[in-house]
Amino acid sequence: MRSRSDVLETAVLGLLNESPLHGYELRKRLNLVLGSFRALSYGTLYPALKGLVARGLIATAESAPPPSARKPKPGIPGRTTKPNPLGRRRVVYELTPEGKEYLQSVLATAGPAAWEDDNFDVRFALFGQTDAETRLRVLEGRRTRLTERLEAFRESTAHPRSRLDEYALELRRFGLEKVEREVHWLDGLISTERGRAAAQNRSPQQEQPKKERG
Amino acid sequence: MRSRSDVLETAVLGLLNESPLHGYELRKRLNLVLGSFRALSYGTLYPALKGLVARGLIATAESAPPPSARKPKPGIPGRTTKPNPLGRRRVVYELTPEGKEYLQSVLATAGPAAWEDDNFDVRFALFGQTDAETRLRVLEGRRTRLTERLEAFRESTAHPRSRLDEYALELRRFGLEKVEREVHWLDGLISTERGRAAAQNRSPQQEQPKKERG
DNA sequence: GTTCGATGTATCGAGTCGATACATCGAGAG
DNA sequence: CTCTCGATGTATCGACTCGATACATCGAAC
Repeated sequence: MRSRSDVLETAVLGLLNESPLHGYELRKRLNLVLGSFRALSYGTLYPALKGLVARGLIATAESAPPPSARKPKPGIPGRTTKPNPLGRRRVVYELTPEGKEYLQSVLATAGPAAWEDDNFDVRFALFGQTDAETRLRVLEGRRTRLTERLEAFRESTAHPRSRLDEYALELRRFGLEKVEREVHWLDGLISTERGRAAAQNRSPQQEQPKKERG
Repeated sequence: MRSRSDVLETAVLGLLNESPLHGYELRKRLNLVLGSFRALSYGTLYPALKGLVARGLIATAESAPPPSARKPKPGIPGRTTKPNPLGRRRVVYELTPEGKEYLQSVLATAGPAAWEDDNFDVRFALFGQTDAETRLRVLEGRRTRLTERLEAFRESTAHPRSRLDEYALELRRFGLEKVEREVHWLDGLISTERGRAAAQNRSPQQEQPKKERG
């Protein structure tokens, strides 16, 4: 029943589904793609990888020396051939068939676990591996969640239990604006997705990704 | 050397400086004012309060029955006067002189500890207790920090080490937009603060808080 | 009258972070 | 040529935080 850890698992699985990776590279991509500048630490990543291995969703494929290595380094007899027996140590992870299956089942579900704050970013980043209907339902779920929040927010502002000073109020206002902005962003995405679905229904052939105006 | 905990300490001290509070109420206000809808848990709050007490920055002033109690409840002899010996148990915290002094010293510093992500919100919410010059320097520091981030961000987009798919890119774009939006927000605040400072220099009398346009 | 929800204090297990340790490699400085 | 430095790479530790939960009292509804 790990709730937050689920997000990380999904993210790892999603990245490994694109290509096998080792921990260091995995962390870099995780930080690049998700939580735009959040720093995921190894103290989080490695235990998560262990867990996934233990559950049989990913497997390790030891070593393979670094890509830019492999220089023949001609016959110096000293310590050239064996400075270490395995090149630079590397542990490459890849999805097992069970992992692929599990990932597909996760990506096919559209529920609260898909549109809560942290989860949403990960799920959205993996939309490329998600089918159109699920994409739409996740986007709509997220939108509903945010408007509920907006509602509660405005209500608590209407009935202030404790007066806030000028700056605290401004901070609150800016926070509200951020959420409104995300709702607007979602509106654009939803209408784009609907457009795609409609186009695909009319003529079920490959659609080139439509660009929405910024 | 607690780094994140410092934020919470400052927030607690700042709130208690306005009025003594008990834990439950403290948590509600913390969640209302700071991290717009973040949920600070008791598992965080109570240890922090303990620590502050241990360091002599706040003190407990036990009990005082709930505000809406105190109804005389005329002469029923039974259990009226003493249903429980201490009303509903409450632990009220208030700043000690040392705490006030410490808070002032914290609020007077404008350094990275003031404008990093989490810290900034707290410091901004306490701007009402911060002098004008420090306010300005914190805002400017925050702005510099964000533009640096923007820079690194754009650079990593210009030299993509790994190609991102359509959705991951859109997520990144939206993240970038959020940061740009905050920079713009800061620009407005900075110019407002400068205006106040200038007005105060010209005629050093009380200025009514100028309203910037939404 | 008793059940329910708000108020209130407090702790626990699981998960996360930031720092750090350790090791290899490439490249630049002296 | 050697030496150091920074990037790459795996891994763990302690301190901290969260979400859930336990426990208790009060007001009000039924």
